[in-house]
Amino acid sequence: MGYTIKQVAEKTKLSAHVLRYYEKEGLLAHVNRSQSGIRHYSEDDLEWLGLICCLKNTGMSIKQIKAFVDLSAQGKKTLRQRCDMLREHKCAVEAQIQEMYRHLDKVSHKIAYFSRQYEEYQREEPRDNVVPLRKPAEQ
Amino acid sequence: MGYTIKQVAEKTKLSAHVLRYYEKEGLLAHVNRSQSGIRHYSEDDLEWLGLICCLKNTGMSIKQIKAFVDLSAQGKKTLRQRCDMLREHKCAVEAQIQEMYRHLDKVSHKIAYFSRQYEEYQREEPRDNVVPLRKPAEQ
DNA sequence: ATAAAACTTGATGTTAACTCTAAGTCAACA
DNA sequence: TGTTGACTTAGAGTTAACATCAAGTTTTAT
Repeated sequence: MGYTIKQVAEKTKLSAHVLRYYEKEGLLAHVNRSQSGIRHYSEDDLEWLGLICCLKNTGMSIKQIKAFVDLSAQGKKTLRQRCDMLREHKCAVEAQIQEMYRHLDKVSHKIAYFSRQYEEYQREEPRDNVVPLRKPAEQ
Repeated sequence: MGYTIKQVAEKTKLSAHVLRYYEKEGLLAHVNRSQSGIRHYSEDDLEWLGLICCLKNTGMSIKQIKAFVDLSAQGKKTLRQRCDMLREHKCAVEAQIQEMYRHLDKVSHKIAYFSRQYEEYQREEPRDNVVPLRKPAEQ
């Protein structure tokens, strides 16, 4: 029973390479093997991968995820620590999103600026398109 | 006149290393030099660096920024293309933010789950904290 | 005038997170 | 039964974006 690495790759959108890599890095412990050494992932493994992807997708580094995994391996006594870790991570992600908005705002301003430039240019001389090379400072 | 690399580093929050690196990579052309070869950044250069930082901060790769810079060097005839590029980038960033929210949502669920686990654990046996090692699958 | 601080270059080193290769073993089907 | 395709490993290679180093030159301050 269980899923092959290929099936898990499809489900998780990770490549088989990456699945092995994560396992080697200790993000995923004790994946069952057939007597010939072939991996058979359990539902629990899939659940666990779900959490890993979740953390990875929000920008947590492999190293930090490893730290989280190591805490988990120590059992329930680290539940508090793990909660704290996740909450802290959530705050970081929220802050990141807020910063993204600020940067995005700047991009919007730049777009407006370039749009005005473009329209002006079009009104100017719709045919005479070739302009001598200049340093990129017409910002 | 103009700013030294150190002053620009302070203003832009980039290191002097990075400023040279960006110049070498072609993100910033024709920085003026003293007769002895020392860089003197102009206001235009600073403006231009502002745009570069803006793109970088929203996750555009150096390579893509380079493409943008190369277009700029070709003059006004590429204004349209540059506008399109920025708009496309803006969309990408917005999409990225939306995805972040979705992932964040998952993190929140995980936090709720772990919090419940933790409270249960606390009610259970507040003294008996040591639990045998288990595979990290109590998720 | 001289010592310290800042600048220069080219080249090599680092880190994260994969990604690929080689060389072999195993499983499924015609 | 053979051959194709999936799986295994260890280890090397890749990419982006810097960071560091060495060795020299220039500027600034005392």
